[in-house]
Amino acid sequence: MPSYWLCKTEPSVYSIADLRRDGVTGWECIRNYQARNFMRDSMSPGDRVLIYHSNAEPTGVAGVAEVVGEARADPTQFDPKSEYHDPKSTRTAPRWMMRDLKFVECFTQVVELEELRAAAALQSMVALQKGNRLSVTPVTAAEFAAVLQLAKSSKGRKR
DNA sequence: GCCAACGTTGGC
DNA sequence: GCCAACGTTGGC
Repeated sequence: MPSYWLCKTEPSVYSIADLRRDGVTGWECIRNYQARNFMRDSMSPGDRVLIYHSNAEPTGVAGVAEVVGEARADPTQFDPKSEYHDPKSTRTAPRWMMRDLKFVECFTQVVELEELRAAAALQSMVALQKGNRLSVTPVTAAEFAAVLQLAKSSKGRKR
């Protein structure tokens, strides 16, 4: 049974279009222990991931990716020039782990935050809870299906 | 740019 | 272990 996730990204930094271009990318620069634990311990190859554009116009779910391979060390933690360099991390015991994500689908139109909040099926979705700032959150199978439905339905489109 | 709602750090 | 100060996230 695959699990489902939502990963946030700022599209001005890395968007669903960038993922489509790259095919597969290391989901780098996560520096929150809870998000790291989800990626390191709870994700499995084949899990589906909603790609969420934050700090964007529009903000919302822009497409779908898939987890490929096992967790591996985030290379940016070892790069002294990176703003994500972590001098306390070592290669033998890396602190920050990430997954590789593979492009699956780019929605024809972003399912906007307002639509997500209005959907009855998404009232309990972790990423939408008040005050939640985690960039990696679990999604139920039903919530995942509901977002895909919004992406495909006419209700999910403008005009 | 503002600011609410977090998470992290460090003194004690 | 407490908690004030500070930093970050992310919608608006």
